[in-house]
Amino acid sequence: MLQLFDTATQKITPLTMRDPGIVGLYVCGPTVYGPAHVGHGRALLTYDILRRFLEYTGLAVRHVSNITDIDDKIINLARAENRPFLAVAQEWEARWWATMDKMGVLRPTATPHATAYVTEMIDLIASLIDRDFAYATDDGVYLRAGRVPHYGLLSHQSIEDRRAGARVELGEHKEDPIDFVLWKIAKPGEPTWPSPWGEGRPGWHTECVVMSLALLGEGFDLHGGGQDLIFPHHDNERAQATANGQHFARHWMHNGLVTVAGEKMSKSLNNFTTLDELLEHCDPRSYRLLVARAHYRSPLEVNATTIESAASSLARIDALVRRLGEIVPLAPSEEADGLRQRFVTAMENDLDSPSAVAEIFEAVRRANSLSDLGDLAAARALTDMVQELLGALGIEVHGSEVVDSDVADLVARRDLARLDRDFAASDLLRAELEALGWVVEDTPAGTRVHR
RNA sequence: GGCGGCGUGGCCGAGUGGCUUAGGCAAGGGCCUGCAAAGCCCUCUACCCCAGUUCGAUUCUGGGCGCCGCCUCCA
Repeated sequence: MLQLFDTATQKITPLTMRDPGIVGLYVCGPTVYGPAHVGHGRALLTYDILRRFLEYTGLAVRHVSNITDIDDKIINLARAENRPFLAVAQEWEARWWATMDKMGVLRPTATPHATAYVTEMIDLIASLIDRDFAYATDDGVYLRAGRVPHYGLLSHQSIEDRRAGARVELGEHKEDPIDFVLWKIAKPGEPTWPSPWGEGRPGWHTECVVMSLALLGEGFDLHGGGQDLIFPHHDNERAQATANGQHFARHWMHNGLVTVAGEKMSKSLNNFTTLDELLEHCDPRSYRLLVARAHYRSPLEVNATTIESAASSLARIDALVRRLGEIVPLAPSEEADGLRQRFVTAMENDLDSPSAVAEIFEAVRRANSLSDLGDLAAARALTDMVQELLGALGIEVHGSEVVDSDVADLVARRDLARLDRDFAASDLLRAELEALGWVVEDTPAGTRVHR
């Protein structure tokens, strides 16, 4: 059974399922007003790997991830571009999915939009007011955070400490600095929805409460996001559900952030690389491997060196499959079963993908070694398992590539030249192939080329 | 200041109270190859500092130094 570090208890505990065999997973999705960057990519890949692994072990995953399509940033951008906020949101959402497709990230099973749940959010806020956990002022509705049992459960910050550091924006009329906004009364020119407290729009945290409970139900299994969401976002989500007397997520996980030269990559620091930029010169599998090679809770250094390192190690796997992919597959071997067991054991230990990946590379070396010794059947069995396990991480291995007839012709001519031991001609043909961007490998089966 | 976390070899990055050569990348040597490529073998640079616990600590405890994240929008 999968054990995961729970942010609330700060302990590694079994991920128990409310409904046996089905994992209900809610991951906070993007506010759509700009390009997805490498930091988003890490989070998305982390949860994609989690989901694929759960499915690999035979579980069904209900994976809900929201799209925040109403927000100050979106409004500001829409104003700057002089178009409706929804046009901004829809454009960037489309780009978001296009990038995720390129990254090989599976679509969540549901992607609710905040604007589609405003009515439900108003109902929740009204209920919170009824329960005396929220109050309306002339600028909005606020949650009495100090009344919520265990407020700060996830950030492990006491209410007193939180109060000492809290800020109040100009124009906010709160009872207590730590209270947070549930409904914002609209300023002129802002998009609005009608509500009992005046025309306005929901605050940031409410949508995730409403949508996770609507789609996954009370006491759903797992709630995730980046570590930078622990406070205020997730503490404030939990506060609302708790104040409303509802069981919320039973387990919380948070992925570590991407760093650049040791500093957090973020929009506000403006040190980010977008995923689209990354993918211009990087195989999406390389970034996925880089992510999987680090533990999900650790910071991850992303730069040209670490990406190239991942790309090189990926090439090693592709080479193995080129070498053994054409041999007739055989029944699974004991050695391959052992590999799978070690892989699963590693992954079940708080998603220890670095150790799981290390097992895979150990098997790659072993398979090459077996192949060198001539035990092709054993090598092939291991190679098949390597491919299967990489598949569980979402990495598809590239074996032999299809070549066009011109290239095939050069390859055939080179084989003939080598058969005649005409090495001068053979080297010229290799140079021609290399000039076309192919890497040439001589094998017992003849010349083989790959990109 | 409060809270959370981290300091491992050239780089990335796991792990453990006493042989893990973790793994990957890079580097050097060898084998293989017509030459390459791929592969295999070998080598190298480690556990921030200081005390303590212990037969023994990189791993446990305490202190110090340094770093990162959150406390404000953020994956």
